[in-house]
This record gives sequence, C-alpha cells and structure tokens, in this order.
Amino acid sequence: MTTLRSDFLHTITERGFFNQCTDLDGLDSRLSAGTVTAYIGFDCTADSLHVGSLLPIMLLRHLQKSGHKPIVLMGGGTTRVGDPSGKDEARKLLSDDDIARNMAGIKQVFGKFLTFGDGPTDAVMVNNADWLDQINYIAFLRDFGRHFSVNRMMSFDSVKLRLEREQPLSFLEFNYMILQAYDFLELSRRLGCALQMGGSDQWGNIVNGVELGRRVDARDLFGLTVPLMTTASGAKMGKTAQGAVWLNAERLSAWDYWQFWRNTEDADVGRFLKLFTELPIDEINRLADLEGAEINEAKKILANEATRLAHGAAAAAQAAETAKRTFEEGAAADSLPTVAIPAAELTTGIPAFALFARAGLAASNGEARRLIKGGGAKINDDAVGSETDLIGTPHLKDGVIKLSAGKKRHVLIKAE
RNA sequence: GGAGGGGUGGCCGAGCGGUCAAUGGCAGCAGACUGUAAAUCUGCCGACGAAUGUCUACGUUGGUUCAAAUCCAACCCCCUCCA
Repeated sequence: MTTLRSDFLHTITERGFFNQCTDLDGLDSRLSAGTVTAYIGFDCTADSLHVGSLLPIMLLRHLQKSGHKPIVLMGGGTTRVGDPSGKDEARKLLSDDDIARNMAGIKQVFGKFLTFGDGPTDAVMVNNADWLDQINYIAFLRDFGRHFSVNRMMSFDSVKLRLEREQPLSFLEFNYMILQAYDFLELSRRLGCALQMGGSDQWGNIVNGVELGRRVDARDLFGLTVPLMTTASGAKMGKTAQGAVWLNAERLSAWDYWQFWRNTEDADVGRFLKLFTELPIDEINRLADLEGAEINEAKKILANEATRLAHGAAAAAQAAETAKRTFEEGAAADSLPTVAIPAAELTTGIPAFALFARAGLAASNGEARRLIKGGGAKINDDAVGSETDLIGTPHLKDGVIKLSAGKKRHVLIKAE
C-alpha cells in the first residue's frame, strides 16, 4: 500500500478499517480532490443496531470528520427481500409494519454518531423503499436485468457458498444483489453518491453496484469494505449470553454496554481502541503495550470512550464510577441496575431463588436454584446458604439489598 | 408427477417400542486459577415445586400398544435423483 493522500483513507487504514477497495488509487485521488458522498446500507431486521454494525457506523463517522458526506441508507425495501450474504438459510420475511418500526429504532442510533442536516457534509438518511417500491418488473428487467450475468452472479460468494453447501437459495434472495446494485445507481443519480462501503460480506453486492453504474451511466463509482469483526478467540463480535450488544439504551443499558467493553479480551484491546474510539494512535499504542493486570487500565479507557460515543459522556462517567465502586471497592454502588420490590413483600420475605429470578439474574426459578446450589449467588456479598432462605427487610443495608450472580452481575433490590 | 432420504432441546448431532427430559459436541451459566482477560480444570445446563414428584417437549394430526422420539396412516416442509 503506497502513501495515501486523503485524510479519510489514511485514517481508516491506520486504524484497521480497511479490507479491500475496488480502486484504491482512484478513490484516494477523488477524496483528495474534494467532498465525496458515500453510503452504507443498513438492514432493518431489528429495532436497534448492535455492536456488529458499529464498525460501519464508525467508518461513516470518520468519513464525515474528514470532510465528506455520509448517507445512511435504510434498507426499507431490501429488507423485504433478505440478503443471503453469509447466511445458510433464508431469513424469515418481515412484515412491513415490523420494518417500519425497526427503522424508527435504528434512526435514533445514528444521531449519536453523525451530524445530520442540510450542509454539504451533513449526513442524510434515505430509505431505499422510496425507489424500490415503485419498480415495474418488466421495465426493470429490460433496463437493468440485462446488465447482470447469471454466470457471474453465481460466482459471488453469497450465491456460490449457498449452492456449494446445497442449501436452498430462493429466487427472491437471488435478486438481492441486483437490488443493492440498483440502490447504488439510484444514490449516485439522486445524491451524487460515489462510494459504497460495507462489511466484507458485502463485497459482491458492492462490486455489482459499481459495475452497474459504469455500464448504465458510465459513472466512476467506488467500493470499499471493512473486515469482518471477530474477537481474538474467534467468536463473532457483539453476541453475548444475553443476546446482541445493542446500541440503543432501551435495549441495553449504558452500564451493560460499558461492561461489554471492559471485558474485552487482552488480545483485542489495541485493535478495538483503534476501531471504536477516536484516541490518537500514539496513545493507543502505548495503552495496547501494557502487560498483565496493567492492561485493565486500557480496557477501562476503551469502555469509557466507546460508551461516551454511544451514550454520552455522563452515562460513561457514571458507568465507570459504578464499576469502580463495585469491583474495586466492593461496595454497593447505588447506580447498579435496580429492581424495586413492594415493601410489604420484603417485610414478609421472599425466597432467595424467587428473588434472583425476579431481579433478572436468572431466567427461571429453576435456573436461580441452580445458581444458588452451585454457590454462585450472593446477597450483600455473602453466599446464599439455601435457595429457600427468606430474604427481606432484615437484609436491607442502607436501604438496598445487593444481589450478585457470579462476580460480574449485580442488581440492587429496593423497597417501594 | 415418480423414486429415495430427512425434519430431535439455542445450534450441530445420536437414539429407532419401555431403563429417554432424551448419548456426545458447541454455545451458555457458576466454581477454581487470575487481572471484571484468554487458556485450562470442575459442576450445572426444559418448566414448576421444600420434596417423593408433576407438567410440557423429539415437524403436524390421528392411530396401534399396558407403554411411542422410536411402529402405522394422513398431512406439511426440506434435500437428492428421475420426468
């Protein structure tokens, strides 16, 4: 890789975002010459995005910060088809209502990371349902279908892998890449968009769009992908026991979000700092070189920075403070997740297993019993003797009862 | 349309009349060791119940049987080959 002149490409390669590009030199020149408009598409398959989407979101953020214009494309239309990339099975079809609801949830996330508006480098959000829903089948086939070679489409991983594994691929899904290619063309026509970015699994879809633009409009379009994120031990990024690591506070509290980053594997700290914070590279290198227990300092900084971006400085500071009180001082920080129980019930006392289940520390009474039998449950930092012990008013300390499941999961019980 | 094969717990995958809440692996939870890490080792891992236990589960619906995930029938879905 030779020297890159544009700030954007320089930054993202340095920070580990770069996977591949259709024409790196050409893109570099274009970015150096002036403002470039670029887009990334997002599925509307859930009502929030999760950490898996954070990489492309950060990419758009860097794009905007280096003086270019990001477009967030909501896949309101394409979600109705379903992207087969990287999947062995067709996703179940979502209803239009679901899609609309999901889109509303996702929109909230972007406001934290990008500046929206009407200015030349302000981000805009568009929905591909706006044009895909209008398509006339025959006209579309004649105008664009002829530019796609089925032979070629079969060679793209999203299709090829499915066929090789003898997994079914419906014609509906087969069309996905054509629609995504068409999106790029539409965006280039409507908004002068010249670059599509996405995860490495989107490469085939992106290339198709670049080619369609050249064939139909003789446009120079570019594609760029970011690597697929996995942790150092090979797990997919952003999935935990409780489910995905959501970016919406409604789906996952800032405290849990902070904890997710705090628990990063050692081997990932440097890489994650580069990708998910905006600290200077020198500082990151220094942090990543910390050894042994010292690297915990780097993890705290990672958690602080990442939480600040998604939930704001105040939430990040509070999470950090709560963590300090809870883990370093062993105290019951009053900002731990709290569950209110009617005072009358506490007076009577609640069996320990039932309390753990109600606090959300166990999914069922049975699981709570197992937790207690296995010695992982604590009340006010003392192991619970028996699952049927009555817990109530006598256990209140400073007005709260601290329940712990293992070392990391804590909940405060308060009377109401 | 014809001939085969298959649908089992979050996933993969055994079981093929009772001893099956169902071997094993993965994932997950907890414990030990550590540093709120990884790796490793140990325990747990359907729901409800203090408990003998009760209930719900092996594509769906019926049937045979004292007894079915296991046998039979119909139906639904998937795969392979043939037309």
